[in-house]
Amino acid sequence: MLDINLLRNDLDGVVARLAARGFAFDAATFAALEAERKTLQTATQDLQAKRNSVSKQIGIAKSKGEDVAPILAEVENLKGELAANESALSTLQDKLNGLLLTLPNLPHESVPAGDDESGNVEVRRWGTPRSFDFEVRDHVDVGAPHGLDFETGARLSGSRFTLLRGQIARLHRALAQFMLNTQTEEHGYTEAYTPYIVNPEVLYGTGQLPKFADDMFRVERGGTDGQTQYLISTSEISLTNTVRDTILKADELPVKLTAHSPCFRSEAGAAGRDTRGLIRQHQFDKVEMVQITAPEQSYAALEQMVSHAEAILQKLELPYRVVALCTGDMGFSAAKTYDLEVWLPAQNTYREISSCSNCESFQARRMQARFKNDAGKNELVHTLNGSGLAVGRTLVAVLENYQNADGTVTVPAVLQPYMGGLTTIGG
RNA sequence: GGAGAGGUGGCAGAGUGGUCGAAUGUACCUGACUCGAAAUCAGGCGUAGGUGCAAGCCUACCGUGGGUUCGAAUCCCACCCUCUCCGCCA
Repeated sequence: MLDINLLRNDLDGVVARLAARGFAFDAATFAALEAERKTLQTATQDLQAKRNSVSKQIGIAKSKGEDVAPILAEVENLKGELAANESALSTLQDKLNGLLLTLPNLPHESVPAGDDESGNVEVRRWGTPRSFDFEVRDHVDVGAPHGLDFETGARLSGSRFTLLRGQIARLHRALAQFMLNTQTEEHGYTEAYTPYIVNPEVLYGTGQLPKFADDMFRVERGGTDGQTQYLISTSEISLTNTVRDTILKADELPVKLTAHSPCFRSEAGAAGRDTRGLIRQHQFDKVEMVQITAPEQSYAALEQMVSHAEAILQKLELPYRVVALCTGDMGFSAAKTYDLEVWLPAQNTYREISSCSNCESFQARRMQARFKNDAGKNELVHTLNGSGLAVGRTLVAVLENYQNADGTVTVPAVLQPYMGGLTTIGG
């Protein structure tokens, strides 16, 4: 959520920066609502002040044993007017707040301008794509003989659900364990295990709600008619919200958390895209990194976090490139985002495998996550999140990049200890 | 699931429906005393919002949401959470 004071003081500037990311903000409507709010709030508070002082007089008069009937008659008139004002104000503030909740974050000044992914800027490349002396198969064909089973997944749960068994299932588990160990042991993240089902307000905190309800899976508890809850679409949600409604001490920052979790996405708007294979699933695993930092530290932390994600690909010896997303291609909550794209030989291209974002105070304001700064003031923290990495897509990259002519798959050296020493799948 | 207890400021802990945003203690900050510290004394010390150039003034907040009332931390209803015991379970 944007700082409403920024909207009040520099509405044109906000409109321009939102336009840079392709968001058309109806500034006139906002300005009108805000003007209305101002007069209504002032009037309401005046009435409240009047009621409070009269009520106080009643108390004093009663304690002196005086007749309070005349004062009661006076306050009686206030009652209806005040109630009408209060409810109108509350409606208006809900409206204003609802509007504010739909505004995306402002892009950082260092973000390249652009309308869509064609405006993204490659920052660096690592590794050289392997040259194959046989016809490259995609991960679906490579994985099928070893336990990558799309038919059974679909039979149980529909399309975009997959069953893994045997050595593929183990490789999948090995990848997650390897990533989690690297992030905790080498990069200083604290391991976390989080709820996968969360309350709606948590999703408001990180920005999935109210705008992206269609991307989520909703769940209802059997035997109750309680509130709807949601399956997390990333553990960024549960990890970042660990600091909601809290005031951290300055020396507690940065908070660095990581978790391995499943991610559930309805992929409502993705009909027909990436239908083959593991690339786009309703359920996939991810090792997520989250940092909660002081504002001055967040951009340095973003660079570090990208390097933490890169370390996984480097250890796996998978070629990749780092891309700075342009203003038009960034997610709702992000002020700046780097994507990591891994080389997929069957597609002959780089595909997204990690996304690292600095959300600045955007999520913190929604969550009311603050810290006591050096001046002793409560200040909003900055929040960052990044994949380190998406496990399913990493599995795709390993299967494709490490495939052999005879249909076997070489196990990357760093994963062999996690595979009981196995060096070749299907060997 | 059953029975009971409870949720008030950083923490502890008061609070007959009426100058209660909230006693008191403790922690913390500032000053005095001291060579310095401790102890002691004095003062300060919540969050959010509105308004104003500012000093300030005003509003809201005692788990959450409703309700009663001129007035609610206090009364009523619903919900959430915590603790104890029992049951059931992984």
